[in-house]
Formats: sequence, structure tokens, C-alpha cells
Amino acid sequence: MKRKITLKQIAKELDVSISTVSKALRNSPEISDDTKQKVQAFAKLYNYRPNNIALSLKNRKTNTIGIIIPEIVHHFFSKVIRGVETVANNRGYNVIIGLSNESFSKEVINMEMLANGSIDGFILSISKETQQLQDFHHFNETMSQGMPIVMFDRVVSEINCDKVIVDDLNGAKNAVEKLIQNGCESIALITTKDYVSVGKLRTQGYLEALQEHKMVPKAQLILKIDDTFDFESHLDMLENEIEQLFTSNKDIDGVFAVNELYALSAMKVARKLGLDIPNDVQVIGFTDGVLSKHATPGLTTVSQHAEQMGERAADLLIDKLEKEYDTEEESFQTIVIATDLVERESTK
Amino acid sequence: MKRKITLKQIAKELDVSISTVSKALRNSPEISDDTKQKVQAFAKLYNYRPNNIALSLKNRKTNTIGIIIPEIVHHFFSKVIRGVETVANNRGYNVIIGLSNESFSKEVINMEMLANGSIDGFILSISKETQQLQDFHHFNETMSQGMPIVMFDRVVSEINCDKVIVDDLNGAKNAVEKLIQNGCESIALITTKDYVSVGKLRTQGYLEALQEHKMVPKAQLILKIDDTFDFESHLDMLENEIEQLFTSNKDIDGVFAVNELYALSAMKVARKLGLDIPNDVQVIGFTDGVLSKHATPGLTTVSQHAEQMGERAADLLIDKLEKEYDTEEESFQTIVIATDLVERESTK
DNA sequence: TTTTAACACGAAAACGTTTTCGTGATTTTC
DNA sequence: GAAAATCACGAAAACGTTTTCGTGTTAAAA
Repeated sequence: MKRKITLKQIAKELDVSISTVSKALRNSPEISDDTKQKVQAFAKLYNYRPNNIALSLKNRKTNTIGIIIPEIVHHFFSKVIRGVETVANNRGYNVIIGLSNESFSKEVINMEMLANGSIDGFILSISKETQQLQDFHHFNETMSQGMPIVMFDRVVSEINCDKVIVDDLNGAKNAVEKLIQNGCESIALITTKDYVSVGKLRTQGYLEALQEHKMVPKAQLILKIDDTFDFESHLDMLENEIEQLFTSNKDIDGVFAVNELYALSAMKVARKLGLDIPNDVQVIGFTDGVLSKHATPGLTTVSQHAEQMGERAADLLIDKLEKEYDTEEESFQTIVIATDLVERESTK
Repeated sequence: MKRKITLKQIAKELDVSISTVSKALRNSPEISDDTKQKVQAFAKLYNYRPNNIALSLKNRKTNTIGIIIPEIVHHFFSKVIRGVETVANNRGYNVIIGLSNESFSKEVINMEMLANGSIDGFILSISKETQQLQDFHHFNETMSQGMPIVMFDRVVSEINCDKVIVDDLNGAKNAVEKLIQNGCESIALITTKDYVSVGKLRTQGYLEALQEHKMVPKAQLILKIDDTFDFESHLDMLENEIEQLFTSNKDIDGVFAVNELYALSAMKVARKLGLDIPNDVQVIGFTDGVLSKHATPGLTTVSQHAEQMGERAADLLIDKLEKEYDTEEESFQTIVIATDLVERESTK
């Protein structure tokens, strides 16, 4: 169990100074060819690699970016990570992850841990609890220490930083318009409580689509789910709520749901009530995840291009990290990723 | 944009030495109460936190563990990461991820990058390509440098290290026995080519179950899929193969598939051929992912307890990292995680 | 009053790099 | 043959910590 070899050891072994070894390995013209060859051969033999930590300390740059997300067992977030990872690795960066588990305090603690030198910048999506509490001091503190932040998907207007967001409003609007064009006249919306920014925007898209087609939104067609519950383990509660929606509104012929799970549950409930999809009810969801694709019937859904979001976020962050100090005035941009409607069998 | 404050700056500001500041903050008895209070108050005011990189360099310990997995957009691996993350954070470690994308060279490069000081040890699952190539030198090299490795799920017997594996054989066996008990007499197997270690073991479990019940395995009932294709984007090819299996074996009344996707595809094809699930054909899959739960009918499946695997792996690694040097002789253990059969509507 | 002990603090090394600057030896130039 | 230039290398600082070992000052013991 030999330790990794260091410059010092090579220097000692070859009876030269540490500086000489370092320079020889970096092919400095200061060093004679003789010495270079000797050193390089030795280094290769012992498989020398510079110690990253020492480099980070010296350069005050870790070449690592930190991702903070609310949850990793989630198709959307995994895809974003993958996008970040691709770009980061191509540009010579590592990725370190922290999970907030939708908790404010875990988000804060995780950020504090990573901010103490471990990383050069953050890519993050805000936890639900943070969105509720509206406490954003940790973001401001991090940024005031010169550590850039890029937010994605769940962003917050109070913080001035680079952002990558989905065009939730238009994504939802297009989906609902599709239902209208397909002949739906009584379109239900299954969404979340308003503090979830994306839920709010998608709700707004639903309303705008109706208005533009002179349709009057009815309150009893809008179901706002309290998603602080973990519905993965309480599916029945979710389904009960949806069943109530259907039974008290027999005329529903279209459903727009703000995520996959709600959409799938709606399909399940509809089938249970003897309704055929898509002939009696057409359904569109949000997020083109694995559930939509493999559902039966396949779920028509709004694709967010999660991987692309990760890529853009990573590029944004690394650009900022590597930008020279020439322009001192900070400028932040918000990238809006357009959505696509992926049509499957749950619509006509 | 002020930089993070350092000991040196505090020392200068308070006109004491760096050593004094350091000791004061760690409550050393060497320092007078007066000075301690002064220093601690100042540090708190400026929100001082020790620089992790400097600590890592000094202690030759990063308190970070590296995970290398083939793919992150995958329910099983995400769950493992979550398990690792939970334990790691509780025990004061960070988690850094690398994706091999099922590629040998990316696995090697990723490991080399992280091994140069960034992390204290690895938790990994081997890429398919590595399994095919049977080239494991990078694992040996890493370990010979004193960096411990814990492998999970896709392990390899040639390497001596801690391992956490699923009891694939018995998981599969139990599943097939369930089908037999439920009255199935012609049970098909949908599996992968043999170089995927877990596929091989699950196939073996299938065979053993049949043998123990005096049933003769028939070659034409076993479908070995070449999973170097990305079936997420070529679902139709997969479904064609399965359809052939059904049409040339009209008597199939049970299907055991070694993953969720194969199982779902089998259900889809069966339904298309007019077969009722579970009355005409019963289906069991492997991996209790999101697909099984939300499929219609719900898929009976073998649960691997991915999160628990991650937790055990993390504990194993950190135990090794923190073990005193007392017992010099290395000892490695293999933890076998038992599976559960989660019964849903795809079986009687 | 002298010796010893306790106290409170600082200097310096170490972790592994890179880089600036200096310097002795050789070579070139006039 | 003296001055200048080139060459090849080493010493040391710096990044931010922690920790060991001194050391000067004061208080207690003789």
C-alpha cells in the first residue's frame, strides 16, 4: 500500500530540487533536455499525477462545481445532473452533489459545507420549504463571497443571478390549446398549491389558453393538490381527490396535469370510472419522464428538455468562472428553454 | 465581492499571530479567555469558516467519497446515490459523482481524475463495457495506492474489495417459484446476454427454480436480449423480439423478466395479442422502480432495496477509512442484500 | 530574593504544488 | 582577456490550515 508519489519524492530520488522536477514535467525551457528526460521517465514509471488538492489550494480554484437539488430519485433532476456532468467533464470540471430533500435547513447546511473552498460555484434548484419560507439569505451570502450561482427550474425572482428556466407558462398554454383544438370543452386542471413557482406558472398557462379561446375557467374544474405529502407512498389519497373531481364534474372531457404522476393518476381514475382514453377524456401531463413514455396508453406530455437545461446551466456557470475580470459590472442572464409537446395515445 | 476571510486576516486585524487565532477558535486552554472571546466574536462577525481545501491538504483527508456509476438517469442508481448521500452526510462526508456512461474509458478517466487527491475512497458499479472487456487494472491500481473501493450491484470476482450485492439468484428463484405456485406451467424468461453479471445470476435463479420443481427448461422459452442497444429509444425492436417469443410459444402462461422495461414490454405485447394479465399470462419483473408501481396493471416485481445498498456501501467505505491502522491485514466483506417480492396485479 | 512553575502567546514546519527570482557556471562578444 | 550574455538549476514564497516547540512574562514556591 504505497502512497501516491509526490514531487518531493521524485526530487529526492533523482537528487535534484523540487522546482526542477516541477519544471521538467511541465517542459519548461529552463531545464536541460537531459534532466527533462530523466525526470519524465521516472515520473511516468511511477505514474506521477499532481495532487488536485494542492493545486486547488495554490490556484484558489477547485475546478469542481456543486449541484444542490431537492431530490435525486426523480427523473427530471437526474437528467439535469447528467447534462451538467457532460458539459462539466468536457470543460475539465468535476461535479459534487448535495441533496436538500426539499428541506430548508439541509439546503443551507449543504451549501455552507461546499462553499468553504470545496467548489467554485453552484448550480441549484430551490427546495419547496425554502420557497415557502421565502428565506433566501444563504444565496445572497454565497454570492457576496464571490461564489457564482446558477439557478434552474425552481428559481426565485428576489435573487439576482444567472437562471435557466423552462417556459412553463407557454408549455402549459400550448398543452391546453391542444386539448381545445382536439375538441375538449370542459378541461380540468390538476395542479399544486401556488407557492410552487412552476405550479403557479403552469396554472397561469392553463388560464390564458382558456381565455384566449373565450372559454370561462370554472373553479370546480381546478384541483390544487397539497404536495407536501409524499404521494409516492400515499397514492390512494391522490387518487381519491381526483376521483372526487371526476364524479362531481361528469362533463370533463380533457385533463391537464402539471406533472406525470397527477396525469397518470387521472388516467387510472378515469379508466376506473369506465371512461375511455382518449375517446371520452384526453389527458396531457408535464415532464417527459419515463412514466409518460411507458404508460398505457402513452401519455401526451410537455417535454422540458431537462438534460439541455443542465448543459446550459453548466455552460453559464463555467463561463462566469472563467471570464476574465475585464468587465467588472456583473451581468446576469436568464435562459428560457422552450418546451415541446410530445404526442402519444392519451390525446386524439 | 469580498473573498472569504482567513485566519491570517483575522490575525492581522486583531494584532495577534495566526497560531493564536487558530487555537482560540478551537478553544485551546493555551489561550486566555480574553483573547478567545475577542477572536471568537470577530470570527463570528465575519462568518469565518475554515477552508476545506487547506484542511484536506494538511490532513491528507478530503472527507469526500467518490461514486462512479454507469448512468444516473436510472431509478436504481439514483436510489443508491441517495442512500450513500444520507449516510455520508450524517458521517461528515461529501459525495462527488462520476458517470461512466457504460464506457470503459470514461470509467478509467473518471477514476484517475478523482483519485488524485479529490476523494478518500470509491463506491462504484462497473460499466457494461468494462464487464465485457474484463480489464480491471484501474481498480487494482487505485487500491494499491491505498484508496479503498466498495463495489455494488455489478461486481467482479477478480477484484478483492468490499462489495454490496443483491441476492440476484434467490430473488429470481423466488419470483419464478411464485409463478409456479400460481399455476404457471410454461414460463418464459426475458434476460440479457450473459456477460452482464446480474443477468447471468437471474437466469440461473430461473433455471434452479424450474429444476427444483421438476420442470424442464426449454431453450425456446428463453429470450436473451442484446442490451448494448439503447432500448429507451428503440422500444419497437424490443417489442418485436418479445412478440416473436409469444407467437412461437402459444402456451406461455408466465413471464419472468430481469428488469422493469422487459417486463413492461412483455405486458404490452401480451395485451396486444389479446392476452389478459394476470388471467392468461402472469408477469414478474426485477427492480422495484417507478415503472412497476405505476404500470397498469401494477407489476409484481423483485425489490432490490437500492437505497439500503447505498447506505451499506457508504458505511462499509467510511468504516474502512476511519479504521485505525491496528489490524494491518486487509479483510474484505461482501454484504448480500436480500430481495423482496412486491406483489401487485400482474400476478394472481 | 532566587528558583520554579504556570501562563499566554509566537515562530515555524508541514501538507504538495507553481512560480518568481537569484546565482554560479559556462559560453559568447568585443 | 574582460565584460556580457546565456544556461541550468535551486531557494523560497505562497495558498490556509494545525500543531509542536520555544520563549518571555508573571505568579507561586523555597
